[in-house]
Amino acid sequence: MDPETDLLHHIKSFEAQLEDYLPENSIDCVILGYESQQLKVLLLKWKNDGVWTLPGGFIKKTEHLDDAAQRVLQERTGLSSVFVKQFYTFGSSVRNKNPQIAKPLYHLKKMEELSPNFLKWITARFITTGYFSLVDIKRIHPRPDAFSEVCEWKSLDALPPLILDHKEIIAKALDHLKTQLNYLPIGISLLPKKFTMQDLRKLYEVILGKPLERSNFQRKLLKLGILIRHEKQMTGAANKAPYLYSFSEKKYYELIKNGIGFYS
Amino acid sequence: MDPETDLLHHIKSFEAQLEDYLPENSIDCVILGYESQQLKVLLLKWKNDGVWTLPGGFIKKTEHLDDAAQRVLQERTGLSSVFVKQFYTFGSSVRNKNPQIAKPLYHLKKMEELSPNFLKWITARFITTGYFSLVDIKRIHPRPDAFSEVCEWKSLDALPPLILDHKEIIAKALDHLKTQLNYLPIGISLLPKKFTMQDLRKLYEVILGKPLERSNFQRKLLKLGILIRHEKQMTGAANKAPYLYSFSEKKYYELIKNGIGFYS
DNA sequence: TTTTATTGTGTTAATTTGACACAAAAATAC
DNA sequence: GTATTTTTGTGTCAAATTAACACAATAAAA
Repeated sequence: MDPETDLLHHIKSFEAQLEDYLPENSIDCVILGYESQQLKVLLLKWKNDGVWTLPGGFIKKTEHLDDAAQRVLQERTGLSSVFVKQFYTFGSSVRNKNPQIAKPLYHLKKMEELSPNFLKWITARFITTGYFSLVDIKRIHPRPDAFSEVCEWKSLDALPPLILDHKEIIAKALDHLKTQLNYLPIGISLLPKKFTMQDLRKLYEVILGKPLERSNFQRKLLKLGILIRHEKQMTGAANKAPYLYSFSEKKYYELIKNGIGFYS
Repeated sequence: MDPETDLLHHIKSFEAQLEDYLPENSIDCVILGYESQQLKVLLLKWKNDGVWTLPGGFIKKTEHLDDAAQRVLQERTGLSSVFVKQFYTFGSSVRNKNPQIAKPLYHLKKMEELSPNFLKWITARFITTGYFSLVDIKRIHPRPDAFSEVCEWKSLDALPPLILDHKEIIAKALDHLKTQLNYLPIGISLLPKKFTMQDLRKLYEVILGKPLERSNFQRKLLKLGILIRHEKQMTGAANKAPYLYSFSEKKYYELIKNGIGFYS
Protein backbone atom coordinates (compact mmCIF):
# COMPACT_ATOMS: atom_id res chain seq x y z
CA MET A 1 0.00 0.00 0.00
CA ASP A 2 1.42 3.41 -0.89
CA PRO A 3 1.98 5.72 2.06
CA GLU A 4 -0.71 8.25 1.21
CA THR A 5 -3.39 5.59 0.83
CA ASP A 6 -2.23 4.05 4.08
CA LEU A 7 -2.48 7.35 5.93
CA LEU A 8 -5.89 8.00 4.46
CA HIS A 9 -7.01 4.59 5.59
CA HIS A 10 -6.01 5.42 9.15
CA ILE A 11 -7.78 8.74 8.99
CA LYS A 12 -10.98 7.12 7.73
CA SER A 13 -10.74 4.60 10.51
CA PHE A 14 -10.38 7.34 13.11
CA GLU A 15 -13.24 9.27 11.51
CA ALA A 16 -15.50 6.27 12.04
CA GLN A 17 -14.79 6.46 15.78
CA LEU A 18 -15.12 10.21 16.22
CA GLU A 19 -18.23 9.64 18.33
CA ASP A 20 -16.11 7.94 20.99
CA TYR A 21 -13.99 11.02 21.60
CA LEU A 22 -14.51 14.29 23.41
CA PRO A 23 -14.55 17.02 20.80
CA GLU A 24 -12.32 20.06 21.16
CA ASN A 25 -10.12 18.53 23.82
CA SER A 26 -6.70 17.05 23.38
CA ILE A 27 -3.54 15.88 25.08
CA ASP A 28 0.00 16.84 24.17
CA CYS A 29 3.01 15.12 25.65
CA VAL A 30 6.37 16.75 26.23
CA ILE A 31 8.71 13.81 26.64
CA LEU A 32 12.10 14.86 27.87
CA GLY A 33 15.26 12.84 27.75
CA TYR A 34 18.93 13.54 28.42
CA GLU A 35 21.84 12.55 26.24
CA SER A 36 25.30 13.93 25.45
CA GLN A 37 24.83 16.56 28.13
CA GLN A 38 21.73 17.92 26.40
CA LEU A 39 18.05 17.88 27.19
CA LYS A 40 16.05 16.47 24.31
CA VAL A 41 12.40 16.26 23.45
CA LEU A 42 10.71 13.48 21.52
CA LEU A 43 8.96 14.76 18.40
CA LEU A 44 6.96 13.23 15.58
CA LYS A 45 7.03 14.26 11.96
CA TRP A 46 3.73 14.08 10.12
CA LYS A 47 3.56 11.98 7.03
CA ASN A 48 3.57 13.95 3.77
CA ASP A 49 4.01 17.25 5.52
CA GLY A 50 7.39 17.28 7.11
CA VAL A 51 5.97 19.31 9.97
CA TRP A 52 7.02 18.40 13.49
CA THR A 53 4.63 18.02 16.40
CA LEU A 54 4.52 16.85 19.97
CA PRO A 55 3.00 13.40 20.35
CA GLY A 56 -0.62 14.20 21.04
CA GLY A 57 -4.05 12.74 20.79
CA PHE A 58 -7.62 12.79 21.89
CA ILE A 59 -9.64 11.78 24.90
CA LYS A 60 -12.18 9.02 24.87
CA LYS A 61 -15.52 9.90 26.36
CA THR A 62 -15.15 7.25 29.03
CA GLU A 63 -11.51 7.89 29.74
CA HIS A 64 -9.72 9.81 32.46
CA LEU A 65 -7.51 12.61 31.12
CA ASP A 66 -4.47 11.01 32.74
CA ASP A 67 -5.25 7.67 31.13
CA ALA A 68 -5.61 9.36 27.78
CA ALA A 69 -2.12 10.79 28.21
CA GLN A 70 -0.69 7.34 28.98
CA ARG A 71 -2.52 5.83 26.01
CA VAL A 72 -1.47 8.56 23.60
CA LEU A 73 2.11 8.15 24.73
CA GLN A 74 1.89 4.40 24.19
CA GLU A 75 0.10 4.57 20.84
CA ARG A 76 2.17 7.27 19.25
CA THR A 77 5.64 6.47 20.52
CA GLY A 78 5.51 2.97 21.98
CA LEU A 79 6.49 4.23 25.44
CA SER A 80 4.84 2.82 28.54
CA SER A 81 5.44 2.78 32.27
CA VAL A 82 7.35 6.04 32.33
CA PHE A 83 6.97 9.06 34.57
CA VAL A 84 4.08 11.22 33.34
CA LYS A 85 2.54 14.27 34.97
CA GLN A 86 0.10 16.94 33.91
CA PHE A 87 1.63 20.40 33.86
CA TYR A 88 -0.61 22.95 32.14
CA THR A 89 -3.70 23.43 30.01
CA PHE A 90 -3.43 25.64 26.97
CA GLY A 91 -6.62 27.50 26.29
CA SER A 92 -6.06 30.18 23.70
CA SER A 93 -9.05 30.46 21.39
CA VAL A 94 -6.74 31.09 18.44
CA ARG A 95 -4.42 28.13 18.92
CA ASN A 96 -5.64 26.71 15.60
CA LYS A 97 -5.12 30.05 13.84
CA ASN A 98 -1.38 30.02 14.24
CA PRO A 99 0.21 30.62 10.81
CA GLN A 100 2.45 27.61 11.37
CA ILE A 101 -0.55 25.35 10.88
CA ALA A 102 -0.97 26.63 7.32
CA LYS A 103 1.15 23.97 5.74
CA PRO A 104 -0.43 20.91 7.31
CA LEU A 105 -3.84 22.45 6.84
CA TYR A 106 -3.13 22.84 3.16
CA HIS A 107 -2.25 19.20 3.05
CA LEU A 108 -5.28 18.12 4.98
CA LYS A 109 -7.45 20.04 2.56
CA LYS A 110 -6.68 17.45 -0.04
CA MET A 111 -8.71 15.12 2.13
CA GLU A 112 -11.63 17.43 2.46
CA GLU A 113 -13.87 15.56 0.05
CA LEU A 114 -12.75 12.20 1.39
CA SER A 115 -12.91 12.89 5.13
CA PRO A 116 -14.89 16.08 5.68
CA ASN A 117 -15.95 15.20 9.21
CA PHE A 118 -12.43 14.48 10.24
CA LEU A 119 -11.19 17.71 8.75
CA LYS A 120 -13.85 19.73 10.50
CA TRP A 121 -13.24 17.93 13.76
CA ILE A 122 -9.50 18.38 13.77
CA THR A 123 -9.38 22.00 12.70
CA ALA A 124 -11.72 23.20 15.44
CA ARG A 125 -10.56 25.26 18.37
CA PHE A 126 -9.00 22.82 20.83
CA ILE A 127 -8.15 23.05 24.46
CA THR A 128 -5.10 20.93 25.02
CA THR A 129 -3.66 19.68 28.26
CA GLY A 130 0.08 19.30 28.43
CA TYR A 131 1.62 16.23 30.00
CA PHE A 132 5.19 16.03 30.96
CA SER A 133 7.36 12.95 30.91
CA LEU A 134 10.94 12.19 31.89
CA VAL A 135 12.64 9.15 30.40
CA ASP A 136 16.04 7.54 30.05
CA ILE A 137 16.72 7.77 26.33
CA LYS A 138 18.82 4.63 26.41
CA ARG A 139 16.16 2.51 28.06
CA ILE A 140 13.51 3.47 25.54
CA HIS A 141 12.81 2.61 21.92
CA PRO A 142 10.32 5.06 20.44
CA ARG A 143 8.63 4.32 17.15
CA PRO A 144 6.34 6.47 15.01
CA ASP A 145 2.66 5.55 14.62
CA ALA A 146 0.53 5.36 11.48
CA PHE A 147 0.19 9.15 11.19
CA SER A 148 3.88 9.89 11.43
CA GLU A 149 6.92 8.95 9.47
CA VAL A 150 9.57 9.84 12.05
CA CYS A 151 9.76 9.75 15.85
CA GLU A 152 12.97 11.35 16.95
CA TRP A 153 14.80 13.02 19.81
CA LYS A 154 15.51 16.66 19.11
CA SER A 155 17.84 18.86 21.13
CA LEU A 156 16.05 21.70 22.88
CA ASP A 157 18.74 24.05 21.66
CA ALA A 158 17.84 23.41 18.04
CA LEU A 159 14.15 22.70 17.67
CA PRO A 160 12.71 22.33 14.19
CA PRO A 161 9.64 24.41 13.23
CA LEU A 162 6.68 23.08 15.18
CA ILE A 163 2.97 23.06 14.49
CA LEU A 164 0.52 25.36 16.29
CA ASP A 165 1.69 26.50 19.74
CA HIS A 166 3.82 23.44 20.40
CA LYS A 167 6.90 25.56 20.87
CA GLU A 168 5.13 27.43 23.64
CA ILE A 169 4.02 24.15 25.20
CA ILE A 170 7.59 22.93 25.31
CA ALA A 171 8.72 26.23 26.85
CA LYS A 172 6.10 25.90 29.56
CA ALA A 173 7.17 22.32 30.23
CA LEU A 174 10.75 23.46 30.71
CA ASP A 175 9.52 26.13 33.05
CA HIS A 176 7.73 23.46 35.00
CA LEU A 177 10.89 21.36 35.06
CA LYS A 178 12.87 24.21 36.57
CA THR A 179 10.39 25.39 39.17
CA GLN A 180 9.38 21.87 40.19
CA LEU A 181 12.96 20.62 40.19
CA ASN A 182 12.85 19.68 43.85
CA TYR A 183 9.70 17.61 43.50
CA LEU A 184 10.41 15.75 40.26
CA PRO A 185 12.28 12.45 39.86
CA ILE A 186 14.89 14.11 37.65
CA GLY A 187 17.87 11.91 38.31
CA ILE A 188 16.15 8.58 38.51
CA SER A 189 14.08 9.15 35.36
CA LEU A 190 16.58 10.81 33.07
CA LEU A 191 19.76 8.89 33.84
CA PRO A 192 20.59 5.24 33.27
CA LYS A 193 20.40 2.91 36.27
CA LYS A 194 24.08 3.43 37.03
CA PHE A 195 25.82 6.73 36.56
CA THR A 196 28.77 8.72 37.83
CA MET A 197 28.60 11.73 40.08
CA GLN A 198 29.71 13.80 37.13
CA ASP A 199 26.77 12.58 35.06
CA LEU A 200 24.38 13.67 37.77
CA ARG A 201 26.02 17.01 38.26
CA LYS A 202 26.09 17.80 34.54
CA LEU A 203 22.40 16.96 34.36
CA TYR A 204 21.60 19.48 37.07
CA GLU A 205 23.88 22.01 35.44
CA VAL A 206 22.03 21.67 32.15
CA ILE A 207 18.63 22.04 33.78
CA LEU A 208 19.64 24.95 35.98
CA GLY A 209 21.73 26.54 33.25
CA LYS A 210 24.65 27.25 35.53
CA PRO A 211 27.78 25.48 36.76
CA LEU A 212 27.77 23.81 40.15
CA GLU A 213 30.87 23.41 42.29
CA ARG A 214 32.00 19.81 41.85
CA SER A 215 33.17 18.88 45.34
CA ASN A 216 30.29 20.58 47.13
CA PHE A 217 27.78 18.93 44.82
CA GLN A 218 29.24 15.53 45.59
CA ARG A 219 29.14 16.01 49.35
CA LYS A 220 25.62 17.39 49.26
CA LEU A 221 24.25 14.49 47.28
CA LEU A 222 25.98 11.82 49.30
CA LYS A 223 24.57 13.41 52.43
CA LEU A 224 21.01 13.06 51.13
CA GLY A 225 21.37 9.33 51.63
CA ILE A 226 19.66 8.36 48.39
CA LEU A 227 22.71 7.09 46.53
CA ILE A 228 24.14 3.59 46.51
CA ARG A 229 27.80 3.33 45.61
CA HIS A 230 28.87 0.58 43.23
CA GLU A 231 32.08 -0.52 41.57
CA LYS A 232 34.34 1.96 39.84
CA GLN A 233 33.86 2.74 36.20
CA MET A 234 37.01 2.10 34.20
CA THR A 235 36.49 4.40 31.26
CA GLY A 236 39.86 3.97 29.67
CA ALA A 237 40.57 7.66 30.20
CA ALA A 238 43.89 8.68 31.67
CA ASN A 239 42.62 9.61 35.10
CA LYS A 240 41.23 8.31 38.37
CA ALA A 241 38.14 6.17 37.76
CA PRO A 242 34.91 7.47 39.29
CA TYR A 243 32.52 5.32 41.31
CA LEU A 244 29.23 4.36 39.74
CA TYR A 245 26.11 5.15 41.72
CA SER A 246 22.47 4.23 41.58
CA PHE A 247 19.50 5.63 43.44
CA SER A 248 17.81 3.92 46.32
CA GLU A 249 14.35 4.14 44.75
CA LYS A 250 12.40 4.08 47.97
CA LYS A 251 14.48 6.78 49.63
CA TYR A 252 14.55 8.86 46.45
CA TYR A 253 10.78 8.99 46.10
CA GLU A 254 10.36 9.66 49.80
CA LEU A 255 12.74 12.59 49.54
CA ILE A 256 11.14 14.29 46.55
CA LYS A 257 7.70 13.98 48.11
CA ASN A 258 8.70 16.75 50.51
CA GLY A 259 11.03 18.39 48.04
CA ILE A 260 14.67 17.52 47.69
CA GLY A 261 15.57 20.96 49.06
CA PHE A 262 18.17 21.22 46.39
CA TYR A 263 19.49 23.89 44.14
CA SER A 264 17.29 26.75 43.10
CA MET B 1 -41.11 37.24 40.42
CA ASP B 2 -40.85 34.20 42.67
CA PRO B 3 -37.31 32.78 43.04
CA GLU B 4 -37.94 29.54 41.16
CA THR B 5 -39.40 31.32 38.14
CA ASP B 6 -36.51 33.74 38.23
CA LEU B 7 -33.94 30.94 38.25
CA LEU B 8 -35.74 29.18 35.44
CA HIS B 9 -35.70 32.38 33.45
CA HIS B 10 -31.96 32.57 33.80
CA ILE B 11 -31.58 28.96 32.80
CA LYS B 12 -33.70 29.47 29.68
CA SER B 13 -31.64 32.49 28.81
CA PHE B 14 -28.41 30.52 29.13
CA GLU B 15 -29.92 27.68 27.13
CA ALA B 16 -30.54 30.06 24.24
CA GLN B 17 -26.81 30.83 24.15
CA LEU B 18 -25.50 27.28 24.47
CA GLU B 19 -24.15 27.52 20.94
CA ASP B 20 -21.69 30.19 22.05
CA TYR B 21 -19.97 27.92 24.56
CA LEU B 22 -17.54 25.05 24.31
CA PRO B 23 -19.34 21.92 25.39
CA GLU B 24 -17.89 19.67 28.07
CA ASN B 25 -15.37 22.21 29.27
CA SER B 26 -15.58 24.37 32.35
CA ILE B 27 -13.73 26.59 34.76
CA ASP B 28 -13.77 26.38 38.54
CA CYS B 29 -12.29 29.05 40.75
CA VAL B 30 -10.78 28.43 44.15
CA ILE B 31 -10.76 31.88 45.72
CA LEU B 32 -8.77 31.96 48.91
CA GLY B 33 -8.89 34.60 51.59
CA TYR B 34 -7.48 34.96 55.08
CA GLU B 35 -9.34 36.15 58.15
CA SER B 36 -9.19 35.48 61.89
CA GLN B 37 -6.05 33.43 61.37
CA GLN B 38 -7.84 31.06 59.05
CA LEU B 39 -7.69 30.38 55.34
CA LYS B 40 -11.10 30.63 53.78
CA VAL B 41 -12.57 29.76 50.43
CA LEU B 42 -15.39 31.60 48.68
CA LEU B 43 -18.33 29.31 47.92
CA LEU B 44 -21.72 29.71 46.32
CA LYS B 45 -24.92 28.00 47.40
CA TRP B 46 -27.23 26.99 44.60
CA LYS B 47 -30.73 28.28 44.70
CA ASN B 48 -33.34 25.74 45.81
CA ASP B 49 -30.79 23.08 46.52
CA GLY B 50 -28.70 24.20 49.40
CA VAL B 51 -25.69 22.54 47.82
CA TRP B 52 -22.41 24.40 47.88
CA THR B 53 -20.12 24.78 44.87
CA LEU B 54 -17.03 26.59 43.76
CA PRO B 55 -17.77 29.57 41.56
CA GLY B 56 -17.52 28.07 38.10
CA GLY B 57 -18.69 28.58 34.58
CA PHE B 58 -18.21 27.86 30.93
CA ILE B 59 -15.92 28.94 28.15
CA LYS B 60 -17.06 30.91 25.17
CA LYS B 61 -15.97 29.56 21.83
CA THR B 62 -14.02 32.72 21.07
CA GLU B 63 -12.58 33.16 24.51
CA HIS B 64 -9.21 32.33 26.04
CA LEU B 65 -9.43 29.96 28.98
CA ASP B 66 -7.78 32.55 31.23
CA ASP B 67 -10.26 35.20 30.17
CA ALA B 68 -13.11 32.80 30.88
CA ALA B 69 -11.77 32.41 34.40
CA GLN B 70 -11.67 36.18 34.92
CA ARG B 71 -15.17 36.56 33.51
CA VAL B 72 -16.61 33.73 35.59
CA LEU B 73 -15.06 35.23 38.69
CA GLN B 74 -16.54 38.60 37.85
CA GLU B 75 -19.99 37.33 36.89
CA ARG B 76 -20.49 34.93 39.74
CA THR B 77 -18.94 36.80 42.65
CA GLY B 78 -18.43 40.39 41.52
CA LEU B 79 -14.67 40.15 41.95
CA SER B 80 -12.34 41.73 39.44
CA SER B 81 -8.69 42.71 39.22
CA VAL B 82 -7.51 40.09 41.66
CA PHE B 83 -4.67 37.61 41.40
CA VAL B 84 -5.77 34.59 39.33
CA LYS B 85 -3.70 31.67 38.09
CA GLN B 86 -4.45 28.32 36.52
CA PHE B 87 -3.38 25.39 38.68
CA TYR B 88 -4.77 22.08 37.44
CA THR B 89 -7.19 20.42 35.03
CA PHE B 90 -9.49 17.78 36.40
CA GLY B 91 -10.23 15.09 33.88
CA SER B 92 -11.94 12.16 35.52
CA SER B 93 -14.57 10.68 33.23
CA VAL B 94 -16.83 10.04 36.22
CA ARG B 95 -16.71 13.52 37.74
CA ASN B 96 -20.42 13.88 37.00
CA LYS B 97 -21.15 10.47 38.53
CA ASN B 98 -20.12 11.47 42.03
CA PRO B 99 -22.94 10.56 44.44
CA GLN B 100 -22.79 14.08 45.84
CA ILE B 101 -24.31 15.39 42.64
CA ALA B 102 -27.44 13.34 43.28
CA LYS B 103 -29.25 16.06 45.14
CA PRO B 104 -28.80 18.91 42.64
CA LEU B 105 -29.45 16.51 39.81
CA TYR B 106 -32.72 15.52 41.38
CA HIS B 107 -33.62 19.14 41.53
CA LEU B 108 -32.57 19.86 38.00
CA LYS B 109 -34.74 17.00 36.83
CA LYS B 110 -37.74 19.10 37.64
CA MET B 111 -36.63 21.25 34.75
CA GLU B 112 -36.24 18.42 32.33
CA GLU B 113 -39.35 19.14 30.36
CA LEU B 114 -38.76 22.89 30.46
CA SER B 115 -35.07 22.96 29.58
CA PRO B 116 -34.06 19.58 28.21
CA ASN B 117 -31.09 20.89 26.23
CA PHE B 118 -29.69 22.68 29.24
CA LEU B 119 -30.09 19.60 31.40
CA LYS B 120 -28.38 17.41 28.88
CA TRP B 121 -25.61 19.93 28.38
CA ILE B 122 -24.88 20.43 32.04
CA THR B 123 -24.96 16.81 33.13
CA ALA B 124 -22.44 15.65 30.52
CA ARG B 125 -18.95 14.60 31.40
CA PHE B 126 -16.97 17.81 31.86
CA ILE B 127 -13.29 18.55 31.93
CA THR B 128 -12.78 21.42 34.29
CA THR B 129 -9.77 23.64 34.71
CA GLY B 130 -9.09 24.95 38.19
CA TYR B 131 -8.10 28.57 38.69
CA PHE B 132 -6.65 29.82 41.86
CA SER B 133 -7.12 33.26 43.34
CA LEU B 134 -5.79 35.06 46.41
CA VAL B 135 -7.71 38.03 47.77
CA ASP B 136 -7.90 40.30 50.78
CA ILE B 137 -11.28 39.46 52.28
CA LYS B 138 -11.66 42.95 53.68
CA ARG B 139 -11.06 44.68 50.37
CA ILE B 140 -13.64 42.60 48.53
CA HIS B 141 -17.41 42.48 48.47
CA PRO B 142 -18.59 39.27 46.87
CA ARG B 143 -22.20 38.85 45.80
CA PRO B 144 -24.09 35.83 44.52
CA ASP B 145 -25.26 35.72 40.91
CA ALA B 146 -28.64 34.73 39.51
CA PHE B 147 -28.03 31.00 40.00
CA SER B 148 -27.03 31.24 43.62
CA GLU B 149 -28.62 32.49 46.77
CA VAL B 150 -25.52 32.82 48.93
CA CYS B 151 -21.89 33.74 48.26
CA GLU B 152 -19.92 33.23 51.41
CA TRP B 153 -16.46 32.68 52.87
CA LYS B 154 -16.10 29.25 54.44
CA SER B 155 -13.25 28.16 56.65
CA LEU B 156 -11.16 25.39 55.12
CA ASP B 157 -11.29 23.57 58.43
CA ALA B 158 -15.04 23.21 58.22
CA LEU B 159 -16.17 22.92 54.63
CA PRO B 160 -19.84 22.19 53.94
CA PRO B 161 -20.73 19.29 51.62
CA LEU B 162 -19.69 20.23 48.11
CA ILE B 163 -20.95 19.21 44.71
CA LEU B 164 -19.06 16.80 42.43
CA ASP B 165 -15.31 16.71 43.05
CA HIS B 166 -15.09 20.27 44.31
CA LYS B 167 -13.59 19.12 47.59
CA GLU B 168 -10.77 17.48 45.67
CA ILE B 169 -10.30 20.64 43.60
CA ILE B 170 -9.90 22.69 46.76
CA ALA B 171 -7.42 20.16 48.15
CA LYS B 172 -5.35 20.40 44.98
CA ALA B 173 -5.44 24.20 45.16
CA LEU B 174 -4.11 24.10 48.71
CA ASP B 175 -1.40 21.75 47.56
CA HIS B 176 -0.52 24.26 44.89
CA LEU B 177 -0.47 27.03 47.48
CA LYS B 178 2.03 25.13 49.61
CA THR B 179 4.39 23.96 46.90
CA GLN B 180 4.30 27.27 45.04
CA LEU B 181 4.57 29.32 48.21
CA ASN B 182 7.80 30.96 47.14
CA TYR B 183 6.43 32.10 43.80
CA LEU B 184 2.98 33.35 44.82
CA PRO B 185 2.07 36.83 46.06
CA ILE B 186 0.82 35.41 49.34
CA GLY B 187 1.34 38.35 51.65
CA ILE B 188 0.43 41.15 49.31
CA SER B 189 -2.76 39.42 48.10
CA LEU B 190 -4.13 37.96 51.31
CA LEU B 191 -3.36 40.70 53.84
CA PRO B 192 -4.70 44.23 54.06
CA LYS B 193 -2.47 47.06 52.81
CA LYS B 194 -1.05 47.58 56.29
CA PHE B 195 -0.37 44.74 58.69
CA THR B 196 1.80 43.83 61.63
CA MET B 197 4.69 41.43 61.57
CA GLN B 198 2.58 39.08 63.64
CA ASP B 199 -0.17 39.09 61.01
CA LEU B 200 2.32 38.11 58.34
CA ARG B 201 3.89 35.42 60.47
CA LYS B 202 0.56 33.90 61.46
CA LEU B 203 -0.41 33.78 57.80
CA TYR B 204 2.69 31.79 56.95
CA GLU B 205 2.14 29.57 59.96
CA VAL B 206 -1.38 28.76 58.82
CA ILE B 207 -0.27 27.95 55.27
CA LEU B 208 2.72 25.90 56.35
CA GLY B 209 0.86 24.30 59.23
CA LYS B 210 3.69 24.81 61.66
CA PRO B 211 4.91 27.48 64.08
CA LEU B 212 7.72 29.80 63.03
CA GLU B 213 10.14 31.38 65.49
CA ARG B 214 8.98 34.94 65.99
CA SER B 215 12.23 36.88 66.19
CA ASN B 216 13.94 34.99 63.38
CA PHE B 217 10.92 35.44 61.13
CA GLN B 218 11.01 39.17 61.73
CA ARG B 219 14.69 39.49 60.96
CA LYS B 220 14.42 37.35 57.85
CA LEU B 221 11.56 39.36 56.40
CA LEU B 222 13.09 42.72 57.13
CA LYS B 223 16.26 41.54 55.43
CA LEU B 224 14.36 40.75 52.21
CA GLY B 225 13.95 44.49 51.73
CA ILE B 226 10.35 44.30 50.59
CA LEU B 227 8.72 45.84 53.69
CA ILE B 228 8.04 49.47 54.40
CA ARG B 229 7.69 50.36 58.07
CA HIS B 230 4.90 52.73 59.08
CA GLU B 231 3.53 54.15 62.33
CA LYS B 232 2.85 51.96 65.34
CA GLN B 233 -0.50 50.33 65.76
CA MET B 234 -2.08 51.17 69.12
CA THR B 235 -4.37 48.23 69.61
CA GLY B 236 -5.49 48.99 73.14
CA ALA B 237 -3.91 45.78 74.36
CA ALA B 238 -1.74 45.83 77.45
CA ASN B 239 1.56 45.50 75.69
CA LYS B 240 4.11 47.13 73.46
CA ALA B 241 2.52 48.34 70.22
CA PRO B 242 3.82 46.73 67.02
CA TYR B 243 4.81 48.64 63.91
CA LEU B 244 2.59 48.48 60.88
CA TYR B 245 4.17 47.42 57.60
CA SER B 246 3.23 47.43 53.95
CA PHE B 247 4.90 45.80 50.96
CA SER B 248 6.95 47.63 48.41
CA GLU B 249 4.96 46.26 45.47
CA LYS B 250 7.70 46.56 42.90
CA LYS B 251 10.29 44.83 45.06
CA TYR B 252 7.80 42.21 46.19
CA TYR B 253 6.91 41.11 42.68
CA GLU B 254 10.53 41.17 41.62
CA LEU B 255 11.40 38.90 44.50
CA ILE B 256 8.73 36.26 43.90
CA LYS B 257 9.59 36.08 40.22
CA ASN B 258 12.72 34.18 41.18
CA GLY B 259 11.18 32.64 44.27
CA ILE B 260 11.19 34.27 47.65
CA GLY B 261 13.54 31.50 48.90
CA PHE B 262 11.48 31.31 51.98
CA TYR B 263 10.21 28.60 54.24
CA SER B 264 9.59 25.18 52.90
C1' DT C 1 3.34 52.12 90.91
C1' DT C 2 3.42 47.44 89.82
C1' DT C 3 2.15 43.85 86.76
C1' DT C 4 1.37 41.62 82.33
C1' DA C 5 1.94 40.61 77.61
C1' DT C 6 4.18 41.46 73.45
C1' DT C 7 7.56 43.77 70.67
C1' DG C 8 12.20 44.87 68.60
C1' DT C 9 16.70 43.72 68.84
C1' DG C 10 20.87 41.12 70.76
C1' DT C 11 23.66 37.01 71.30
C1' DT C 12 25.60 32.75 70.39
C1' DA C 13 26.06 27.92 68.91
C1' DA C 14 25.05 24.83 65.18
C1' DT C 15 24.60 24.07 60.43
C1' DT C 16 25.10 24.99 55.64
C1' DT C 17 27.42 27.05 51.71
C1' DG C 18 31.17 28.39 48.75
C1' DA C 19 35.79 28.33 47.38
C1' DC C 20 39.93 26.24 47.10
C1' DA C 21 43.61 22.56 48.40
C1' DC C 22 45.61 18.14 47.72
C1' DA C 23 46.64 13.33 47.63
C1' DA C 24 45.01 9.10 45.12
C1' DA C 25 44.25 6.71 40.99
C1' DA C 26 43.99 5.35 35.90
C1' DA C 27 45.99 5.56 31.75
C1' DT C 28 49.64 7.57 28.58
C1' DA C 29 54.25 9.12 27.23
C1' DC C 30 58.83 8.21 27.70
C1' DG D 1 59.67 0.69 34.90
C1' DT D 2 59.01 6.04 35.80
C1' DA D 3 57.20 10.50 35.00
C1' DT D 4 53.13 12.94 33.37
C1' DT D 5 48.36 14.13 32.79
C1' DT D 6 43.76 14.40 34.25
C1' DT D 7 39.92 13.66 37.16
C1' DT D 8 38.26 11.90 41.51
C1' DG D 9 37.30 11.72 46.53
C1' DT D 10 37.98 14.01 50.51
C1' DG D 11 39.91 17.92 53.49
C1' DT D 12 39.79 22.59 55.17
C1' DC D 13 38.16 26.86 56.49
C1' DA D 14 35.93 31.34 56.18
C1' DA D 15 31.40 33.31 55.34
C1' DA D 16 26.64 33.12 55.56
C1' DT D 17 22.45 31.29 57.34
C1' DT D 18 19.52 29.14 60.78
C1' DA D 19 17.72 28.08 65.28
C1' DA D 20 17.14 28.92 69.99
C1' DC D 21 17.02 31.75 73.66
C1' DA D 22 17.86 36.43 76.20
C1' DC D 23 16.33 40.89 77.47
C1' DA D 24 15.12 45.64 77.65
C1' DA D 25 11.32 48.63 75.96
C1' DT D 26 6.55 49.70 75.96
C1' DA D 27 1.26 49.95 76.14
C1' DA D 28 -2.33 49.24 79.00
C1' DA D 29 -4.49 47.08 83.09
C1' DA D 30 -4.41 46.02 88.03
